[in-house]
Amino acid sequence: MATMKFSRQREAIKEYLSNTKEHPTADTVYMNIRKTYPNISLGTVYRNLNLLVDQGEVIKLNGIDGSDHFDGQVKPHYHFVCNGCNRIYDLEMESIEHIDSIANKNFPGKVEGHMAYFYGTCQECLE
Amino acid sequence: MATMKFSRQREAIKEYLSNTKEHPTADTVYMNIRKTYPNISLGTVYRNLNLLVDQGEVIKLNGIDGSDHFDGQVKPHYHFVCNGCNRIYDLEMESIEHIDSIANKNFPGKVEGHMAYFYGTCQECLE
DNA sequence: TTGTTTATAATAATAATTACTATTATTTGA
DNA sequence: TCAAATAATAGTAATTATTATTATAAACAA
Repeated sequence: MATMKFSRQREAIKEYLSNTKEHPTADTVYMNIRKTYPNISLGTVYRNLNLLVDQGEVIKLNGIDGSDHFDGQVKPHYHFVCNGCNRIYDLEMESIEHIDSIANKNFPGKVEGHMAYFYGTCQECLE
Repeated sequence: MATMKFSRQREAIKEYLSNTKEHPTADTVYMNIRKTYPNISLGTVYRNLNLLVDQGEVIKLNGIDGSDHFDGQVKPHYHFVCNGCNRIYDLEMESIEHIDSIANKNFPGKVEGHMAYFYGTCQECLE
């Protein structure tokens, strides 16, 4: 039944993600973990990122640009993408869950949720 | 200044998209246009889809799955993705533009818009 | 009709991600 | 403690979606 075994590489990835506010791509994770594990392979990074996502320890963000981004903060929250610097910020805000009921009103099926992110210009790029 | 020249392939793509309620990928467009233009190449499809998007005649949807999808309906609207059949439906609904102001409240930058889609189970898959 | 220029088909290249495989690390339990 | 069992790894190849290249063909203006 494929019991999961400990791996120091996976731990390092998890720890790296929980300590950064950036929302790195697999490749960026790879570059950073290499500082500690110079021989880690990109495939290992991808596989572990997906394992962590499956376990709910990490969130995968897609649809923002060509690559998937990963977020170590798993508490539900939204994201803001800056059109200037392309950085992704966490966005704590009051719930907008009600948009699901709005959508449900005019749709002949069952709306169960939504995916959303905001975009604009971040503080730093405004200055 | 690169004036755009007429092309029957581009016209066929535009017409195909304006007559379907599906939200096909470039590859699906390719398969369909081949019925009329058996020699059309996938590169031509991609180039014209992007040209049409640039001209505002077609909308590109990304972040739904691994591939870009194209929509011939350009009037602003939302989309619903069925978790059962993976089809993408148009979703006419009242405005939820106010979520941008909600996001703005707690973000130290300028929120200019959002990207969102809904998911759940479509009528057909519920039955 | 001819000359100029854009568009095309065919193909190659790129980028992101997943699959494969021989070797290594982790774990179990005698 | 050690050895067998098995999951994880590094390295590499393969895949998928998309964009770039280029010689030829189609569109169009004079």
